[in-house]
Amino acid sequence: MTSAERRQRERTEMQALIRETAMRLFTSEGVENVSMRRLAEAIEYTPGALYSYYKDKAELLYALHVEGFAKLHALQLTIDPKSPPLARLRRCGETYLQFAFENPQLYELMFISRSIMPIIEEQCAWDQGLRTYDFLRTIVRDCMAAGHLPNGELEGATYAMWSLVHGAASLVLRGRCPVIPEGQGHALVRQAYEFFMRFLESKTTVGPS
Amino acid sequence: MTSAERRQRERTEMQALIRETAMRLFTSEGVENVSMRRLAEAIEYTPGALYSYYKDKAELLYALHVEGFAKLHALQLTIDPKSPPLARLRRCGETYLQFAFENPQLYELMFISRSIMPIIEEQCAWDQGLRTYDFLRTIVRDCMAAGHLPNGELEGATYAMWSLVHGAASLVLRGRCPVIPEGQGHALVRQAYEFFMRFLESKTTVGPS
DNA sequence: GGTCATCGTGAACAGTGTTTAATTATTGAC
DNA sequence: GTCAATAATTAAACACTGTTCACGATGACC
Repeated sequence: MTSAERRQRERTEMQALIRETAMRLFTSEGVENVSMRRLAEAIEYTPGALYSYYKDKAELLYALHVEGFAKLHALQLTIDPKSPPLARLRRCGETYLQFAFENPQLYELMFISRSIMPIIEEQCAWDQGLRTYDFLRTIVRDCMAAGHLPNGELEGATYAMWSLVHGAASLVLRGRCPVIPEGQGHALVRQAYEFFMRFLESKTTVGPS
Repeated sequence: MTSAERRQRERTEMQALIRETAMRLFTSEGVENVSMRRLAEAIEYTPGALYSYYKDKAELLYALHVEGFAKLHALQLTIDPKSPPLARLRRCGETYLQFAFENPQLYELMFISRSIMPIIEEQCAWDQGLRTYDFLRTIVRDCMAAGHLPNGELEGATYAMWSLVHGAASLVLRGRCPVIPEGQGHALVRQAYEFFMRFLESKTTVGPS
């Protein structure tokens, strides 16, 4: 059995090498500029070899997508669960934006790219995404309970919060910031988020359901 | 000269035919499933012929992008400029979302796709986008003046507003709605936007700069 | 040593955007 | 009407893309 084990180990190691190399190429040359051929060349193999480790390019991207969500969730877990709800909400958005700007290629895969969607729909593999989304929802619920947000429509409120940060990040990542000089998009995003959070913090709603 | 004029007219007519056919194919088969070959086949020409009317695929897409912004701006102009600022802000977001959902392929071109960015950066052709953005900014400014939003940081506030609706729309268009069954994303977006606007409408800030 | 499965290769297929030489069609002048 | 110039269109190619598959090599087990 020791030999079969080694083969298995080498397989997963090879998969890891492929993922790491792909991620490295993505960050240095952009997601859409990395082909299977270039990736194969980078690990000094033939393109065909890749397909015995990942059935698809989509499946490889999906694997990175999963790693990305793990990374994002780890970032979420740095938020002190004992801090006040509104402070947690603020930090939650901040970590999200931080993740987006530090890992733009990964962010693209996770929230913008359409290439991995077939796989997600096929095997209903939303677990990764749902976990981070649930994290946000819980915070929003706590904010409602604490009277910082009007009660009711928890799902809508959570989605609004997500929309705000995703919209802000993705517009910058896709270069849709006509107002801002160039590469100054981050500052505008921070300013927008700050504006929104300060508005929230300055109000306190005590509305019933 | 009458002949040269006719030639010119036929040229622009051909360009229009190309754009219309492209738009039709996009809406029926999705942006990324339409190649220059298929487009050429649809207008019963050879692929190469397209390149004497548009130098690039990017330039063709950019032409559609311009048309899209004209359409969006026309929609903005249906908003009554004499209605209260907050009502205008509400309508502004609603028309934006309406546009996104009624023209998903066009929306993709205008706010998500990266293929047209080279052209925009090259000739600094932000006029179209800036006009619709200025429209929003003016409304936000009026809302600040009327005390519905805290004063100061006009740019950040405008961008936050845009981020909210763009984020909400693009997450649905890219299929990132794990919570929602399928094709029900519009309802979630409407719910989120409604939540946000109601929160805004229930508060009135009278803060100084 | 012989058998067998796994792994990697190289070549191919179908598709993409794009260019270019050659061909066709159309125009304007005589 | 004929002929030269000009414009429009084509066919073929180039360099890519993701992907598949028969073949050969390599190592593991008996």
